[in-house]
Amino acid sequence: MASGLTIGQLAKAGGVNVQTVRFYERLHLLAPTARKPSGYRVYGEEAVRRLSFIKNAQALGFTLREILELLNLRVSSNTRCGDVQRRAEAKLAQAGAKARDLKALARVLKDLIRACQAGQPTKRCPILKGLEKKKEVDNGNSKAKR
Amino acid sequence: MASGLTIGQLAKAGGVNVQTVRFYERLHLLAPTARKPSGYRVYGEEAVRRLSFIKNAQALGFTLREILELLNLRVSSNTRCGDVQRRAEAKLAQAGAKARDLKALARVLKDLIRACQAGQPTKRCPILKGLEKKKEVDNGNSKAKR
DNA sequence: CTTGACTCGGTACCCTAGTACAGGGTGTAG
DNA sequence: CTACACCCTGTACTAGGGTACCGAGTCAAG
Repeated sequence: MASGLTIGQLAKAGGVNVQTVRFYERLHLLAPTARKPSGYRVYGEEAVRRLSFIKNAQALGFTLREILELLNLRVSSNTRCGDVQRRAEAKLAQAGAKARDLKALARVLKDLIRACQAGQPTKRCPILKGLEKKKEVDNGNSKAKR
Repeated sequence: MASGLTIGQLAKAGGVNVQTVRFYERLHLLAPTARKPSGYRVYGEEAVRRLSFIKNAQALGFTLREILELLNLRVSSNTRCGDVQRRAEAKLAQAGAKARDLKALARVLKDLIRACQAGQPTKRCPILKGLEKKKEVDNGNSKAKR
């Protein structure tokens, strides 16, 4: 029996709060399947999955705008899975680049800690060494100029 | 001959715009080495590296506040070693946590991509399906509420 | 000297992802 | 009938990270 969740139940199920659900609705990420005569929103089980999708995709580094695109890809039957795959691969590449940079930073921090123990003063900020190469990552990071 | 860059030259070199440089100055991330009598800011080469560092660290997910902390890490006569060491270790832990998150993220993305045979209609795209799953990623994700 | 590009400081505004609050209506248990 | 939890819309606010615009001063080429 098609459950029919209230916004509060949906929010709880999704681990977000009520205003967030309404906020997502404004962004067209999530809509109620119906309204009660009172105006109360009514959600089906699918909404829970959708909300879950949003949270998961967000955790993977997608912005809400990108998530909307992903969700819409699903609906439009003429797009192929490859499209989604490409997006996922782009995120994967970004993640890889970040991981490499983090490693470099970690190395520098370790050096710094070692230098510290040896009591060697480092006059200039040594942290700069780790990450100062310009660009290179070409972080196609979704902020590409609006 | 200590170059001496104007704010505009620095901004261009760093790929940001002039207001951003001033904005960073307000946050104590970046200061001119001097001022001309006219009040014009003058920057040295180090500023370029610093700016570059900021951009890179930002791409790694550090906030400007955290970046300021990173930049202030240095061993000098008046900062006691233990202090620096503690902060460096904290940042190192932070970097490690980020790296772990990224790895988990990359794993999920890889799995999804592997499962995805491009060419399927998006209705059955395993990536999209995968994102619907409840939790599971359990991203202990470094956004833990500040 | 004039013109155009650049700079100054200050204030105001934008986007993202939410969160809070106000003033009201609804639903249900006692 | 009265509480009380829940829901409604709408607006305002937050934090983080910038951008934009303003009137006014500066600098270099022609």
